[in-house]
Amino acid sequence: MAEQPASPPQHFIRQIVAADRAAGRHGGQVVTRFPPEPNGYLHLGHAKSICLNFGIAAENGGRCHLRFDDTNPAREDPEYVQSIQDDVRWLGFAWDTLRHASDYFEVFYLGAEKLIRMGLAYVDDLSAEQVREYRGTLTSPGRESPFRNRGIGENLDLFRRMRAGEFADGSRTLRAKIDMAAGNINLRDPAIYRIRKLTHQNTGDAWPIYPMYDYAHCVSDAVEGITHSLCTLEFEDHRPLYDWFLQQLDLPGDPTLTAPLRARGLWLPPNTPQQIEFARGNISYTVMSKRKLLTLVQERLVDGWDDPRMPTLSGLRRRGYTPEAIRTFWERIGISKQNSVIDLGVLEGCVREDLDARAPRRMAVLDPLQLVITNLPPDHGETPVLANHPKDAAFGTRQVPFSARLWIEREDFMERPLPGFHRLAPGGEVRLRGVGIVRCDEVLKDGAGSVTGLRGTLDPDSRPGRPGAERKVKGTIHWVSAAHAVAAEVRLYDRLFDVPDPDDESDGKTYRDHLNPLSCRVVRGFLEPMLAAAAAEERFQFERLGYFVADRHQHAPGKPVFNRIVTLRDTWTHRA
RNA sequence: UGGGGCGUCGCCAAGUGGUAAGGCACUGGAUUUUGAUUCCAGCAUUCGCAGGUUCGAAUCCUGCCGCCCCAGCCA
Repeated sequence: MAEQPASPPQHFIRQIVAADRAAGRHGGQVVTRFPPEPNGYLHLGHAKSICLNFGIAAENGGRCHLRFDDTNPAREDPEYVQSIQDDVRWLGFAWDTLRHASDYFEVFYLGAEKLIRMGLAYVDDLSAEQVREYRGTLTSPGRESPFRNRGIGENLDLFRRMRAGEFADGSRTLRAKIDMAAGNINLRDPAIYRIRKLTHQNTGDAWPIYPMYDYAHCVSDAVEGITHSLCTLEFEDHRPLYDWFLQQLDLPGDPTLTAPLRARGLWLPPNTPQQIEFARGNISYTVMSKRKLLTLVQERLVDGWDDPRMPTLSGLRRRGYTPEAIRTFWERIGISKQNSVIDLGVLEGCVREDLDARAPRRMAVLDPLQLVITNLPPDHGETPVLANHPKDAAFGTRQVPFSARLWIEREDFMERPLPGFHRLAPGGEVRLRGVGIVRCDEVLKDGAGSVTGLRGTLDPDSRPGRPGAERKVKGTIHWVSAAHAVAAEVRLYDRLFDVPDPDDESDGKTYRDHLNPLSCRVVRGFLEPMLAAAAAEERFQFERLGYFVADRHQHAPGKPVFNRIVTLRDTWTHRA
């Protein structure tokens, strides 16, 4: 049978790139970039862009650069540039070239002087408030600045003095001279440079002026030879500006502009890239804005950027998500220009799918109820052999100590079973995984009537190897031998917010009002002994409970700490 | 009263004039010593609405409606 090769869906960006290659545009090359500003940790939304940019490059035999967009030293921090590199690598991508926009400060400066000489940029003395007034509104045109028609010589002199640090912060800007009446507000003489006497993480105090995004970004793309500059929808309005700067500057045709890069060994063949916008991917029950994530961290609403409930990549990593699951997730979602909110369940489905195939099975009891098997001697001991994976023999087997006194999950017993309940009930039978069929004979209670333990008998004929082992019972439950159990801290994580759209403030409430109080429940559980030796970040399926990971930071052999990654799919509790 | 986008199943998303892909979710049923997994089947006479063009329209035209983004010396 001719299986269709699983070719990735042809979303519109892949189509554009394929068409460009077919037409020989950009010399048939594909060069992309992931350009984060180092002002926060990477999150799932960034992962979409990372997968897209690195993916498109890889699929087309091209390259993808990592570029830090560090043009605003007021907000940026080296802590973030380190974490971003760690996260991109962890996600599974390797950049071709690592750059900073600050590597191009000389180029930006030369380009700005060129615009001035072309009569396309001017130094404006208007204050920020005045600029705002002159800009007009969405529906009414702006007015030209009184400084708009200064001579080229005066502009050049003033700009050089800005660069020399002669003027106070905010006292002047360099602006592009485009059209104060443009319907697109980005074209109403946008700022190119502002004065900010701040120490920059890379360039120190060398520059008292810093370029604006619209100018720096397109030039950075051009000097790196980027062919397809992929960004999110809100930059659609900026594309005319992107194109305008590049057309005026003509970086491929003007070697003087990139001369500083030759001198520093950073030169690459310049190109005139094409900006293409796609929609961000929002996910239900979470927030993705850097501002809100920062607030959660700063106000200690979560336990740092890598809190396992955070949608940051470091948070997901600590939660136990695999890079593969995250990549599968975004591939499954696709790329379009439609604003959307993706069901959190899709993400969860991706980790389950990945972990089902790769996580060894173990047993752990998180809400213990004691079961004593009365037809076994109190000192009975044996070590049944259990498969580490039900479908993959390559995972091998392990020995799990078993005795007459067990912990089982409290939830696996119902004194008055609901119709359809398949587990243990007074007088009922259930299979103990790998051991045999046990019948509940007696329910022990305390003075208040709460169940404190169970007593039962194990059907000797149902033990492994006996003919009766094949006997069918409705349910199979997991267990841990009380005498051998290892106590552990287990964190049961759930969604951070209890409403699908925490960003929605139409009811007067904000995301802070919707924090889920049950997003992290810490319990003491009992593990089968092997688990005590787990390595940090090792993942397991605790049978019938879900997937768990040994905490990256706090787990230690002898002091096990596990995080619940995600529960198993459950078709029973929903209908019960 | 401006400019730029977007409206296809509960959630994503293909489709670009020839008679609605796929995934997730969901619902049946089979297998199962995880109520998991796996398997098999079902799941849009209809593409925001209304007209029009055409033998034929989700795709073209016209007009409405709805949602998102833009008035930082942020990115």
